Amino acid sequence: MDSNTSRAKRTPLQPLRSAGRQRVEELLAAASDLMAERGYEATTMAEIAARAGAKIGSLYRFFPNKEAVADALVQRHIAILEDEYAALAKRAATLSPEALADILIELLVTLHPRVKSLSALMEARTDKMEIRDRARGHAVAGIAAALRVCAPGLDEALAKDMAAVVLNTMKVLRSMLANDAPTTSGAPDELRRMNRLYLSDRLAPFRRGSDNATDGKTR
Amino acid sequence: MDSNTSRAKRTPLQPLRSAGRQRVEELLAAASDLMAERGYEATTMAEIAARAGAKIGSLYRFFPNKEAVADALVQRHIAILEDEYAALAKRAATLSPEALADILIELLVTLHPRVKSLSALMEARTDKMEIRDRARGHAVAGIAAALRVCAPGLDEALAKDMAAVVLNTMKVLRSMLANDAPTTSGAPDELRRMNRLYLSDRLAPFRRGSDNATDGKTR
DNA sequence: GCATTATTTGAGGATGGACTCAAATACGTC
DNA sequence: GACGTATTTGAGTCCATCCTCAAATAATGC
Repeated sequence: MDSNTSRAKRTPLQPLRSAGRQRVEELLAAASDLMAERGYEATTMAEIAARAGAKIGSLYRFFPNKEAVADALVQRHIAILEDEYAALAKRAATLSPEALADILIELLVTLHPRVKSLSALMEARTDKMEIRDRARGHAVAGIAAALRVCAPGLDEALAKDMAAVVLNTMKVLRSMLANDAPTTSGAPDELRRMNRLYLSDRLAPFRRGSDNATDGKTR
Repeated sequence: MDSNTSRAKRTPLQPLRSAGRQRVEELLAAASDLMAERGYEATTMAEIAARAGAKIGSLYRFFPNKEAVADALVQRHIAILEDEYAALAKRAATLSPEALADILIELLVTLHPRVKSLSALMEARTDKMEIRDRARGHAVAGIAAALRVCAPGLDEALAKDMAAVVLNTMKVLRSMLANDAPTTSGAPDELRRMNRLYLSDRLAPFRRGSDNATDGKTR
């Protein structure tokens, strides 16, 4: 009966049939949407179940408590983000700084919903922050690696600092595209411009054949 | 007895003596701190009273409900932010783009706690978003005005787009300085550098005496 | 000092939301 | 079709938190 670890609150109870696995997917999707919309605290377990088309009992079959739902979401989002950033460096080899800047921007735009949900989850507990920091470290490392592939000879510490800057620039674009701000419709393009300008200026000294560093039109 | 407006939930009951006014200050300060730390939902009315050195009854004497506390805080923060941005344009007349960039950055760093508290409050209700948007509009308008003072002839729409970019850049620095990220200690400086680079590049064509646009050391 | 009014207090009422569990139902396998 | 197990259900418990209110206390004006 108590063959499970006695340290867990209860049995985690993972799904064993396809119906259960699908239910878990629906529940997590509903929880992700709701928590991204309203935040962790404001989202109720009953709401999560309702949006997933289930009853609250089903929710508690697969997740011992509300925190476990948040944990599952965090883990899931982190894993996907790590994959994306790990894949980034491989694409960076043949790119100009300007093209790399644009690709980085595009990447975070597509990752937007997931990151937003993640930051909403962080509201919940401080002890999850270290997980977020770990993910951030992966992102920074991935971007820094891409920068150094693009510009060999770039100092590693500087690459990380620059990666942190670019990462946050991407976050900004994300929030610009999220809020519909009618007064600043040209702002996203300005941001891209700033990003290109910055990477172009900082990577120019380290590029191969740096005779024409000011012109970035490689294709 | 019901001489007050019949549309309000109850009588707002503003303080009439100095003791009451001070209590309101203490209560709002406590609420601001707690909600910035833990978020709106996670902050309880009892906690607010306790941190202010009061009992829950006193809190409810001056605020009919929790939402009213949030409203008061939002209003207060917005007013101060509007003042700061309105004062900005007056300082911008004699500055170089690079110096303006640095001053803008410094400004948002000092405004950090207030903005953080504000965004925590926004978690509460969607209908407060329009207030936030209004504040954002003031900020963008203030920065855009400063840019045009610094660079006459700059198109107004472009100035607003650039202002939005700079505003968000300031937000980024804010979050960089908040989280202690040991791996990227040089990132804030890199961000300042990007900001200077961007403003310098974009404002150069519009500056008076634009013969030495690349050098920004005005003093 | 006395009357009046503002402020404080804290025990409860009401509500909502996290979580339980025993019984019913659907599914998979033989 | 029968059996065992996974899944579903939803009424019910518990408790934290929002909020009330009548009585106590402190401040102010005369």
